[in-house]
Amino acid sequence: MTAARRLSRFELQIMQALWAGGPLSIREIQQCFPPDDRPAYTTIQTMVYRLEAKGAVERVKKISNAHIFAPLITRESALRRLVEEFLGLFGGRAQPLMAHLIETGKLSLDDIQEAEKTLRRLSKKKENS
Amino acid sequence: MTAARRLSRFELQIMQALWAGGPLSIREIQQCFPPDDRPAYTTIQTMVYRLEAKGAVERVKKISNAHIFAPLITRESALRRLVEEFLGLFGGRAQPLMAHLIETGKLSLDDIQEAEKTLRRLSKKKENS
DNA sequence: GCCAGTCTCCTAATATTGTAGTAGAGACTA
DNA sequence: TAGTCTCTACTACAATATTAGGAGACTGGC
Repeated sequence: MTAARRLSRFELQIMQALWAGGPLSIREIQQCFPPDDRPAYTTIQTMVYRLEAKGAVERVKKISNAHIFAPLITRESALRRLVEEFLGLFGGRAQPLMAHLIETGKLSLDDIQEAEKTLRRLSKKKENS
Repeated sequence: MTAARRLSRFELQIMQALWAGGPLSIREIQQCFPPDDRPAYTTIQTMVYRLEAKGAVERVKKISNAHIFAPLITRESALRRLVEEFLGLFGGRAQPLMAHLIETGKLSLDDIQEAEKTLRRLSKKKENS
């Protein structure tokens, strides 16, 4: 079960850093935050420890006296969880979300076409099963 | 500025009721929750008051001795805010989100095709401007 | 071996969110 | 108009999230 518990916004930001940058030390995670709004070292630390308690990250090694943390849950599973929740707030329907993504230019035509292809493939597979 | 502050999950659920059902009283909002997990009247009340303090709802009239509340921010602007935040956590890219929606069957082929049409129309408009 | 710097571990204040009780005002009904 | 019911306004408290300080261990250079 990769599920893990619900992660807070801030916790997700830290996971984000780990997903993007591979195993990192506390200091390195801190450096992922913009200089003008960077939490204190110990703030990050507390979060990472909490993530560790939740089973979302683990210590993989020690460089000098610094622990190096790596994500234990995948970006995908976190995304799944989030989307679930997110859609729940909007009646479970994804369509308005899509519409919004398009209107704000977050989705390109290529993205959509790619999606369509995937979808066709999936539905065909279902037919055959 | 329709922006308003960030809304919590529960606050959004209340907004959801208001967006869906038009101006409502506290009691009516409460009734929007499933009977088997319905917060106390005063719990809803507190939330609505907080939403009022945040400028997300306002009192539009009084029926008998009950206040009627209406949303001050649109569903769209709240959605925009949420999506922004949401995507921020995933590097601002919408594609992985799409992929997920498809895999979990949240998006139908119709949805996609509709989206594609919209997108084509939009991009054409842009060309001409 | 000592010093400066960095890191860990523990602790804790503060803010935000979720939850709800109570007192009393106002409204409806017999 | 007395009784009952509903709603408001205020208050309280627990849980969670955010933020960070301080003491002391460890490391690397001199």
